[in-house]
Amino acid sequence: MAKKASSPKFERIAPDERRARLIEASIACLAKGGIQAFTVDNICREAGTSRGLITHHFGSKNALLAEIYATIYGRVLENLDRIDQTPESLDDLIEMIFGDTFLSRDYLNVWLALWGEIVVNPALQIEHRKNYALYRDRIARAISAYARGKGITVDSHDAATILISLVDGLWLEQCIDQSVLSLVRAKDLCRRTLAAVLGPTPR
Amino acid sequence: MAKKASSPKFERIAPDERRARLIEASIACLAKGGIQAFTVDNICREAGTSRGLITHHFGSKNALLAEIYATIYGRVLENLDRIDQTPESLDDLIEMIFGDTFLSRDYLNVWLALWGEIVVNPALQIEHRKNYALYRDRIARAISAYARGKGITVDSHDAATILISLVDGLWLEQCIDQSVLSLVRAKDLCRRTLAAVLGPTPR
DNA sequence: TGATCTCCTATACATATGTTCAACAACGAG
DNA sequence: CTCGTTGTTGAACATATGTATAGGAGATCA
Repeated sequence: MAKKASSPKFERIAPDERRARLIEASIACLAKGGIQAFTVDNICREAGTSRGLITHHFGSKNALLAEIYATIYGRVLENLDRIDQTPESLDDLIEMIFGDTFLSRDYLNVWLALWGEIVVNPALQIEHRKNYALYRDRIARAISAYARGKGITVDSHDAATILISLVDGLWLEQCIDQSVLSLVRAKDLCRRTLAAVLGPTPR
Repeated sequence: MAKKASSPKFERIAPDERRARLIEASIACLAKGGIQAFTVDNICREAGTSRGLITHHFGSKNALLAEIYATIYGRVLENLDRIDQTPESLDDLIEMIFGDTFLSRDYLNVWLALWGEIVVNPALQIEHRKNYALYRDRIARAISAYARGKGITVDSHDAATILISLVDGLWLEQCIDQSVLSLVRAKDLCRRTLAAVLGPTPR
């Protein structure tokens, strides 16, 4: 007797894997249409599941959002760790920040949505505080390493805060309207500003 | 015979005035809850009107959003014009930008919502391009005036782009989490960066 | 005073939304 | 093969949402 010929009606996978897929689908939705596109229908259609799964795996849509933030920032930090610890040039340093996957134009809406939620959602606020501190320390260490190599003395903590803010601002404006500020020019302005802040290389 | 004793059931005002009130109410809603709170119900409750008026006066909710952007940016430029044209110190220059009403923490959600819409909405894109150009020119002129007074030569166009981006980034991070970056420190970092970019005062 | 113009309200309507829940079915244990 | 666990579905539900529209009412002018 032949086995059942019909294919399974759905895929049954491990909870962690399903959660990961839903998070991925959510990020795709946020990227496409911001927080307005972050709806149960959209996410589940994108993930190829039925609508009940978000509640089942995350409890609520809001809980899912908190996990998304943790996932994205986690990935940003992970990317940073993969890169050479001591940048040889300012361009290396800038590329280290600008080069991140999540600083692509595609993710503008994701960041805007998440930033908006941090202020409102205490869980996200805590997550942000933790991750931002890690991120800044990471950048500060890179600046320190670069400066040490060049014989420059600098408050790497301050410099990191400046650099991160500058990158955020330049990135934002370049995303919003490329005709007003291109990515190439944004990086160039960033490099020149950073050079000025770090001061001249001695001798 | 006494005139009708009952108070009017509604206030009938000039269309322009009503439109202005609806725009004001919309900004309040956006400020409170971002684009998610930008709903017909919310706006009309805030404005104290019934729900039909948005369609009546603006045609659609999206058309209203475009007018909001024009209104806000118009007010930013207007504020800028009220200020002394030639800043005497870097602090003056920075206060000129940071001091704007709409760079208050209350408006974070408004800007995030609008930025997210610019990418999607062509009408907003055009509006943004026009207003950003005006804004940058205005800042560039202020930098020029300051530099001329100090005998510094600088590409005011580049400097303005840098300054605006830096302010945006610092403001954003200070809004999102004040415990990570206070407004006072943000201004200080901005001043020091700007000083470095403009270079030393000659003689 | 009364005619008229629109401004305004309130309801209706179709669709969208987040969550709940009962039933189904895939998969592993025995 | 049989059974139990539990991941999964799909429909139900109450509420929210944007827009259309019919009718009411304030203001203005004669």
